[in-house]
Order: sequence, then C-alpha cells, then structure tokens
Amino acid sequence: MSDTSIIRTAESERISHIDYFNIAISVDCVIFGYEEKELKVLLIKSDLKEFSGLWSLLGDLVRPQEDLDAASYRILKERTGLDNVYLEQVHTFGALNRHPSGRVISVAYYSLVDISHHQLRLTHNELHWHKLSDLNELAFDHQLILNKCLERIREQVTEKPLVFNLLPEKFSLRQLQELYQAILDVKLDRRNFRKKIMLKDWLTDLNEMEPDVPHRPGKLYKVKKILKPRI
Amino acid sequence: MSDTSIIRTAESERISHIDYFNIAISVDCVIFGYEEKELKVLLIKSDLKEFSGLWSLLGDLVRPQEDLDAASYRILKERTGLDNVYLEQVHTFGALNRHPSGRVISVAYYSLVDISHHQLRLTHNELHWHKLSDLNELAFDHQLILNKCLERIREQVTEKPLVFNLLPEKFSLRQLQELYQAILDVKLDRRNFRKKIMLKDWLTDLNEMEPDVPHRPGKLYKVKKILKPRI
DNA sequence: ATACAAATGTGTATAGTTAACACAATGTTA
DNA sequence: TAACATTGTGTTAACTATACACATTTGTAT
Repeated sequence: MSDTSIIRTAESERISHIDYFNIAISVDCVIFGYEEKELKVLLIKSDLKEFSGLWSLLGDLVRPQEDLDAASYRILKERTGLDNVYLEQVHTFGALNRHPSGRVISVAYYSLVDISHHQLRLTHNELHWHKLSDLNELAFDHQLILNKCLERIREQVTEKPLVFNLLPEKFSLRQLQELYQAILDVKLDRRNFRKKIMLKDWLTDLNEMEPDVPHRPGKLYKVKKILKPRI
Repeated sequence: MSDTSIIRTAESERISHIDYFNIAISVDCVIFGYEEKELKVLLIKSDLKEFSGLWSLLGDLVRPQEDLDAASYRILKERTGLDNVYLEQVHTFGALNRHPSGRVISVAYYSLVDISHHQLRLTHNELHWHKLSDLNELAFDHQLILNKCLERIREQVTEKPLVFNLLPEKFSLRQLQELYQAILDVKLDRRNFRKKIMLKDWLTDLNEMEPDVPHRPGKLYKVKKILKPRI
C-alpha cells in the first residue's frame, strides 16, 4: 500500500493514508512466572529517557506483515527462548499520551511460563523477574496493563487448566495449592482444595514421590492436557 | 510526528516511520438491542465492492487525536444519536487479510441500547436491526467479532446489572426474564428466576402496574443503578 | 354477569455444592 | 527412637440451585 492509497470506511468517507496511518501499534506481554511461592513478572529496564530507572513490560511494534498473536509470540521467543507457551490477548490500551514519542496503541497479552524450564534463557541482562508483591512504579501505563492481566488470570484460574504452565512438568498437590494461593491471594483449605482439584479430572497420578523434601513426600502429578492455544 | 520520526521500542531498535505506521486502526461496534423477545444487532450494508450485498458492523478508523473509547463512543453517537450508552472493549482483531484494502487492525466494542429509546434515531437508511437468530453472512471477519461479543455478554449477564441497558426504564419481571432467556438461549423457571433476581438487590419496585396487557398486569420495576461506565 | 383465557404472585422439599474441621500415617533429622 | 513437618483421608453442616402447583387478578368473549 502506498502513501496515496485510500481506505474506505463503513461510511464511504475517503481518508488519505497520511492522515490515518499516523498511529503505531505495539504488543506488550505480561509474562508471569512462579517461584518461591510468589507470582513474578518479567520486566526490562526502560530505555526511554522519560522513564529512566523504571521497569517496563516486554513489548515491540507490530510488523506490517505480522498478525497480533504472531507479534506476541515473537516477543516472547526473543526474550525468553521459549516457544511453546500460553499466550492470551487481554485488552488494548489506546490513551492518547500513553507513549511519550507518539501515538502508540498497544495490545496486551499475558503469558504463563515455567521459570525453571531448561529452555528458558533471558536474552538481555536488563531483564529480571520481579515479585508482584514488591513492585515499584512501572514505565508507560504498564501498571494498568499488568493489573488488567492479573485480573484476567484470576478469573480464569478456577475455570481452565491454565496455571500448570507456571509449574514444572511434575508437581505435588502442595505446590499446586500454593500456586493457587499465590494467584488468588487467599488461603485455601487443604482437604477441600484436593477434593475440588481431583473432581476436575485435570491431573494424572505419576506414581512417583517428590524428592528432597525434609518431611513425608507427596505424590507427583502431571496435568493431562495443558492449555496452550496455538498462536 | 513527521514521516521521519523515530519510535524507540523496548529493545532500542530504531524504526522509521514509513516502515511502521503502515497499519491503520479501526473500531468496530457490536450494538445489541432487544425487541420482540429477540436479541438484535445493528448492521449497515457494506459499501465495499468485495462485500457487496453483505451486512457489516458499525466501524470507523480511529482518528489521530482520539482514544479508542472515544472512537467507539463517537461511532455509536453518529449512528444512533444515543450518547448515554454502555460500551465495553472486548477484543482486538488483527489478522493480516481481514480488510481487503490494506492492513487494518480493529478493536471491537460491544454496546447495549434500548431500541425503543425516544432518543434513538438511525442516521442512515442502510442501517437495520437484525435478529441474531436469523443472520446471513457478514462482511470482513464480523461474524467472528459478533460471536466474541456475544460470548462476553453471556459471561457477564449474571454477574453485573448490564442488560437493563437493553430494556426501557420501566419493565416487568416477565420482560426481564424473557430478556435473560433470549441472551442465554435457555428457558428459565419463573419462580426461581424471580427469587434469584430479587436476591441481587438490583431492582426498585415502582408500585406501578404494566399497562395494556391482555391479562393480569405485573408490577413494574426499574434498576437501582445501571452500569454505564463513563467512556 | 358469567365463564374463560392468560398471566401474576407465592413457598416448600429435594438435590447438589461448598465450607469447616481432626487425626493417623510417613518420612527426615537430631 | 523421639520430635518434627507434612501427607492423605471423610463427615457434617450450611448454603445454593432446582423442581414443582395453586390461588389470584385482569381482560375478553358470550
């Protein structure tokens, strides 16, 4: 499409390229991890002078020949080395002044990754996992984006077998319960939790015991079919 | 911002304007109404030759100085004359070839309006309310967008006092039940429905009876506090 | 005026789900 | 071998959701 091309709107208005392509579109990924009984998010030091010293989500402009899901997938792959991940679009942020360099509309995705995954390689030394419970001011409107994604996970955690993406392949029911507790920020009754999770028929008993615990070891399970929508 | 301006991405890559502003962004509104015990959607005849004869959602390009919510609000106001409406962002659609004239990414909103509202004036004679139950092929990916919005409403209808936006100010419990049935596509038990809706404490009894019914009239209610997020 | 048609308004019993709660068994460490 | 930490398990009570019927009110037709 050239600079003189025309877009027809539903109203048949004719609008020149120059007028209407002045908005850039980016994708921001809220990449969640789980470690030491805490939910974490992967952030990078902002390289904008306006936000110097602040952390920001991982994002990039969407390329002209790339769809939104592909862009989020690319960002995740570039930053973490992971390519078999859960990614879901959450919301699009388009406030006029959200980006200091110009009009940038950003589509937010969230992702759930296993921090201990052997394939995980942070590709940049200004990339760090931050505890959600201990977060300073973020660049742009990234706190807003993060909150929206967290809200979405909380809605989904009891509905869909998603959060297994945050755990290693083999896990105990205690680990799983602690994860639920971290996400929902509640304390759960152990017996009721085990009953409820078993009713969902998401887990396979591996007939193995967890190793290296200083107490009676629990059984290990894996999830039957993890949700990783092909993006 | 001029054609030579630079956007810094999180990676500090430098990307020229020409390369990265070749994507247009639009908003599409799925405007739901309710009439004759059926859910309806407001559509307009597509004016693209590629979709000649097909109906499409109401949409327009986002203007450079307009945020997304404002764009959806403007589209609704332009098309219906209504300006006190419920609007909610649902999802962003960015497939490469969704628009035949070029790369257009569209943010979908849904809206709930009272078809019988005195202020409602369709501003275009190719605008029509279509029964959801009786819909032909739509232009673009608009069937996809519609489905996503319908899904969203169904999730929310029992959680939030939203659907009152579809009804006139005064309504009977029968009308309300019929609306729920239309949205959820189920049959509900009258006694249980009334019990449950009353428990939610959303309604005020107006101490009036519905007029002009050929049978025992029901009481009229209005909603206590309707949800119309300021957009 | 009377009978009929259509819809309102109301309560209870049953089934299913969620929440609260305690103790014996297993493995580790000193 | 005793103390510690954590696993694994079942029952009861509270709450929620579902199924279900009859007398009352209004309008209409005769």
